[in-house]
Amino acid sequence: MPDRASLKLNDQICFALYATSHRMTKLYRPHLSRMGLTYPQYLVLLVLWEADGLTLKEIGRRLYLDSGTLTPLLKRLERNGHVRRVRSAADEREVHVHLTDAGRALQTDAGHMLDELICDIDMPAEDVLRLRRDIVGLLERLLTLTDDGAPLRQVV
Amino acid sequence: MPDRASLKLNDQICFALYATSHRMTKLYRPHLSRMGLTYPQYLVLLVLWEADGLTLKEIGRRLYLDSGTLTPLLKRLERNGHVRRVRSAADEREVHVHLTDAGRALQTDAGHMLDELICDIDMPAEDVLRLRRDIVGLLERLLTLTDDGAPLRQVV
DNA sequence: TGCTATTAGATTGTGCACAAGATATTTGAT
DNA sequence: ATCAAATATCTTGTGCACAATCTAATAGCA
Repeated sequence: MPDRASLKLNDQICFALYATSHRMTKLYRPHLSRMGLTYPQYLVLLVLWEADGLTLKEIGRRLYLDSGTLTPLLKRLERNGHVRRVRSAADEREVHVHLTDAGRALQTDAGHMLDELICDIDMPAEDVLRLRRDIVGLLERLLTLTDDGAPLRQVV
Repeated sequence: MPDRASLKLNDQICFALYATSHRMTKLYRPHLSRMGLTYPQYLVLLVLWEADGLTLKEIGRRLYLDSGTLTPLLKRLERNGHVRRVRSAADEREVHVHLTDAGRALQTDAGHMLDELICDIDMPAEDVLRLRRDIVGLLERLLTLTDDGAPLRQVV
């Protein structure tokens, strides 16, 4: 017979994730703000820096975001000159997202930002790596529960 | 000379936190929805189940949320009959938030929900506890960086 | 060739987050 | 007692998240 689940706020791993995630983006915010980006916009650029020209669908698959979030976000990124949205000629349902020169140029600034943040956080690299690996382990477990039976994919 | 920070999406602990936190609330959502709650509303109730009658300010301190988030959220909780908002007689700037009978009654359902979720996630309890502890360690580090020099408090 | 199901995106509506600024109340120093 | 600073909350505006619904385009098949 397992113990009864605790209903104390501070026992909830879910709240720890929630609070830590928000605090982390708060740490990024002033840096990103100087680059004219929000945190989710920065995530999209991270994806495109690795593979330019992906469709909205594929960006969403990698970030776990749907079109209701991405459509307006990408329009803002386009309005701010970071990307171009291009309807596919082959399949007009698809929108491919391409970096502009300005969007590509931000990669360097982002590298400097990360160097600074890592310095600020000042935790041993191996601790951070282990923590990330453990969090991803939980994420993969969650994906098998919530992902509508989608096949397990290589993730994060 | 430390290594250069990686700009790959999947190396970012921040994204791991972000994605895992959202997936976790997605797991809660159908359960909470049956109780007529959202996840942040559930967090407020967790706080009040531990200490009824707190001020908006104190709830915000515990959840790391400001009045811009909590004021409308508490109004929705009140509209749905889960809490009452009462201006303090002693200090009319303060709003104390009290559970209604309905709000208190949800504690039992929440307990059952957690039992189910723990069962679904199906990870060894000690692994979950260790992970939570490590995440909180990072959170505490972040709080010293972003909390406007506020004194270190007992947290999560 | 038509018809149906599927797919990609866009739209709408609700509810967070949070910065910035406004308002009202209280405290504290004169 | 008076007024300036501090405090608690509210308001406004922007930008996510995400469910639900809609539209248009494609693919598959009878």
